[in-house]
Amino acid sequence: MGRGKVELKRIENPTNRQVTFSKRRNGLLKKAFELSILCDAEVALLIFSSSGKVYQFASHDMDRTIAKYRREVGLPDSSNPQFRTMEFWRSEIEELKRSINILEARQKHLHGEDILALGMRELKQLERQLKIGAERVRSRKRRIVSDHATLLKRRNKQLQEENTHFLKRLKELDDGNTSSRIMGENSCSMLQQRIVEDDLLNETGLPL
Amino acid sequence: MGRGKVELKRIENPTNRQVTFSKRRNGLLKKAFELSILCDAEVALLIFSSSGKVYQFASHDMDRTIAKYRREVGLPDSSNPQFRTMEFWRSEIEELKRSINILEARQKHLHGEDILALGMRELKQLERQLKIGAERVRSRKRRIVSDHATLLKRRNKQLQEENTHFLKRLKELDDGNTSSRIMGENSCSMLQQRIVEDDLLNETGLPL
DNA sequence: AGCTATTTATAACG
DNA sequence: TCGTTATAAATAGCT
Repeated sequence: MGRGKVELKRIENPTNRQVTFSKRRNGLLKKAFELSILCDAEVALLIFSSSGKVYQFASHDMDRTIAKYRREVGLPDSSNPQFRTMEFWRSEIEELKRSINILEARQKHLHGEDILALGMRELKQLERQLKIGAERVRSRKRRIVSDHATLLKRRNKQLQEENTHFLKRLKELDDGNTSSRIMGENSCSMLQQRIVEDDLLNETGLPL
Repeated sequence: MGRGKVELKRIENPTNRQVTFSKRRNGLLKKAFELSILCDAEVALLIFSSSGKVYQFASHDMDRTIAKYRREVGLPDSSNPQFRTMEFWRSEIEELKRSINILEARQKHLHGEDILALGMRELKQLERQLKIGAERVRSRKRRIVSDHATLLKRRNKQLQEENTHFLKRLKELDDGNTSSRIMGENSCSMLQQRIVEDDLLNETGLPL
């Protein structure tokens, strides 16, 4: 219908295609509307332009009609993505729950709970595991204490050096009777360093 | 288009309505198809007759187009059941995964792994937990060994009694010179009992 | 279902 | 995008 007959193939001229799309889209929407009114039918129409813009008509309600469609033809089709996704998630959740059950059971065993059903071999294995864990934790604790002690020693040494330094300065001061410029650059940076190390000591944790 | 102009309202004559539905439905489907070809558009069309029969056209794939529609305009509608179910499952899976991560981390700690980031207080707590677990496992092992020993003792006693019994019998046999009916009902049931207890001992587990 | 008079949609153009 | 118009297509009423 129009000045010339058109071949049923994609219109190559983009402008032409856009115009035709606009006209025919409106025509289609109008006819869908008319059908729903004249024949008391439930019609849903979705149109996406090639540029992605969406146009729609729904005589009743889009979601309602789509749901109706799913009930009618979608449900028996187990290959439809919705259904597959549902199945996938269901199995995913089952698997995760199984993992959790296993982990929780193992956790209880490590706490020495629910072990009545375990055989002697499993109990021995469990005890070995617990000993290894405890030993590693003890080792880490020792390491922390040791590091802490090293730090304390280093600070002691530093303080001692500072003391010596200050004592020397005081002596010089006393000897030369100079009242200004008590501390030089050097002793200032030493104080700075001490504050940083105090913070580190607190970070390590007090309760030994 | 036709011999007369039609008013835009439901056709009351059922036969007429059915005929018009059939004609216009085909026209609509054809025009939807043509639009998709001519203008390179993605079109989905659902038509339900008033009697419930479904007719459809989808230029690409009905589910794909519906999914596209949902992404485009359906997402803000969080009231649709599909979306709510999806959201529910997504959060369910997230929560399960979080649980697993926590359990796995705790498991590693109990194995003495990945404990570098723990503070002294947590390490002490962990060690205490490991000691409790180990003590419970040891206790259970002791109990099994103890039960096993009790069983062994009981069987020893029983065997001893049997021995005494047999010895007595043999003595009687020797004294009376009777060659038939060596064993009575009583000693038979004793043998039966012994076999049952042997099975129990094997069940308890050998490796001590 | 087929026919056909008529209405409607729309291709081409301004 | 909009209006016009010649013409193709759709279809109402009928058989």
